[in-house]
Amino acid sequence: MKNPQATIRDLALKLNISISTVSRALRNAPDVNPETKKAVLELAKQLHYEPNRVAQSLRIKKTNTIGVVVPEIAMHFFSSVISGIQEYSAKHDYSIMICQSMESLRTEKSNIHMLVSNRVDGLLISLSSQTKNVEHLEHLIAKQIPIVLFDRITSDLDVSKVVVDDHNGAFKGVEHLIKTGCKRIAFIGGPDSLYVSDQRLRGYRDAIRNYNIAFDEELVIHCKDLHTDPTEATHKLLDLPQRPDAIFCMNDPVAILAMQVLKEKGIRIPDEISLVGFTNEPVSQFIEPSLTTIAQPAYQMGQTAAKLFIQQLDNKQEFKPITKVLPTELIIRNTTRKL
Amino acid sequence: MKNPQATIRDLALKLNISISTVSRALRNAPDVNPETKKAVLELAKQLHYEPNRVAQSLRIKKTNTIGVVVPEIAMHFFSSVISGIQEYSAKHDYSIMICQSMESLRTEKSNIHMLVSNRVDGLLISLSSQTKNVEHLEHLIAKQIPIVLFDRITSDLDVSKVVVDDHNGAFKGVEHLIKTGCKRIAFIGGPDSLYVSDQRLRGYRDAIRNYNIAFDEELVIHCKDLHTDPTEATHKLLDLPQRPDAIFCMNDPVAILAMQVLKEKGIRIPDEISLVGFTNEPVSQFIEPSLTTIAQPAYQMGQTAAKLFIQQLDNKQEFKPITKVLPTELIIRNTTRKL
DNA sequence: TTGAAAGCGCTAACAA
DNA sequence: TTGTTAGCGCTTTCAA
Repeated sequence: MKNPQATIRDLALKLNISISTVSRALRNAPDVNPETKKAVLELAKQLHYEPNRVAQSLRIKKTNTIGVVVPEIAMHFFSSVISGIQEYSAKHDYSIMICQSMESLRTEKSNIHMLVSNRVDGLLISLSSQTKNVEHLEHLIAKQIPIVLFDRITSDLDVSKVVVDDHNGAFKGVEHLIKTGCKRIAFIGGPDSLYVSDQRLRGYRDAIRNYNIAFDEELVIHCKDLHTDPTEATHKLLDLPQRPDAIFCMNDPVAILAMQVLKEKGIRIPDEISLVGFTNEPVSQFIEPSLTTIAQPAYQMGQTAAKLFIQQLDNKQEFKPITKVLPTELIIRNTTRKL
Repeated sequence: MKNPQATIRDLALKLNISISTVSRALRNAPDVNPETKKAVLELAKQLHYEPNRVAQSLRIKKTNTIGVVVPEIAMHFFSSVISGIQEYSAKHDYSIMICQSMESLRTEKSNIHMLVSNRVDGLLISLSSQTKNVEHLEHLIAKQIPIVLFDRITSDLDVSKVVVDDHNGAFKGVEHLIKTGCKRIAFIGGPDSLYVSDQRLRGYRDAIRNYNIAFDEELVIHCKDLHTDPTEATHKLLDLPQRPDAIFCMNDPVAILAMQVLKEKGIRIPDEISLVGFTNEPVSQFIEPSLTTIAQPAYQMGQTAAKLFIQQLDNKQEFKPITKVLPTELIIRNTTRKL
């Protein structure tokens, strides 16, 4: 019965040479006899030798593994980001370890512990909506563990970040509502602490101010739980003495919940109330009426985050955190009126 | 300047005890003085000690990491499966490393190499549509590396598997078409080698045979590329001298492509042609008309695969491969006629 | 209850 | 060009 996994020692023994020579041959070192190298590589192939990265990692103190933490893997936006991270990383010989915080700070912390214990070379994180305080990340930075934040970022940390232009995206969305004749535009978002929600709200405010529409506190609703609360939020808006004639939603799932309420109530979209979402999830082009929304380049965000991260590793000395802002795009569909 | 990461040696030095005692204390071994243990745990916390799993793994020859290979992370079905795997694994102290084959055998192989080099404790795999030959997996089995296949499985490997009841799901879908009055039902699927496509085709055939409808070769189309080919396939079906009055599609994305063609041609759904999909992706409930489809418990499939895998690791000796078949559910919506 | 020591598989000085 | 050796951080046997 043969060994489950051959080691360089097995190769060395069979070839009657030293393990360091085998090591050199495998790593394509310059100072090794071509014939020796050939023999080693041949035997390695024959025995289905696979280098033990665990041992390598321990020795060179680098795992070539990136830890990734997202709120929810199954959200289309995040799975697209992950896809981008994975593809870029694989190309550069990095593996990725993935965790989901499920929007819980507690789980986020335990994810990070697990990843640090696994000695990932650093972390790519999109914060949970519960995360207001980032002490747990400051510890990492003190330990010199590289971090890149994406999408759900915080200004409290001096690290590289990748975001889309949330402010401008929201601005464009609200501007489109105004240009198509809406005058009383509501906003449904998440908690203040959620970076993307806050930025989009700012974009909303700046857009209405820019077009001389008074800001009305009543028209802005923050949801704690974005999976459920927007339904109630929509009802609340409809019960207002002065109904809004448009709702700008912080993302597509929120917009879809709002749309369901409007449909139930028999309110015509976009004539009575217009609707704009954010993200451009696949659903939004197929729903009836199809959703006007702001597209975010999710896949590209993943690629960019991985790229920034690997660059940081390659330039440990002269590294300066940078923030990449990716462009958004207004996708006009049928939940907004024609110009 | 302090060490980026404390080791048990650091703890031992500071406490003036041996590293083996520290190790024991940290692992909650029975034979260690409670006071010593307390001191160790306190100092560990104070120094933000994180055990080095790389070193542990090398020593105990177990990484507590599961390798996962899926065709495409960003497909909703797979990201849901991954979510299930991740959650179950994390609960049992396993990390997961994720790769995507992008439906390429070559990439699938290189993914597997990477994961094996990282000495994952085993693999959870959903095969690429290109994978007809599974030699690369037989090598792993020879090396005693545990494998669990899910969804895209093969009968050529004697390992544990998790699938949904594709045959029965397809049967139910086609049966529903027949019961709602369809008589000439087409099938659009993937390559024969793709397990799920093949099973669903069998379900289709058995259903029409069961209801005494003759099988017509013309009505069955296999697509190489499921992202693009179904459009052409639909056109082909429409150009048939005798048009079908229903199309059973091997999954929802295919059904959506078919629907687009039907809409362009102004064909009424479901009156002229009915449509049934498979998977129940989120899109299918929102598209107009909403898609009748077969729901697959993706998240549960992930949980089950992870569970089977961990059970296998825990029972190495007396392990026997088993296949779990999860139930499907017919979701009746508006692309099929009323009963 | 504790410590000394070997060794997991690999890399990288250093020596030959 | 090759070999010897130490050691990455940990677990575990054996002895004290």
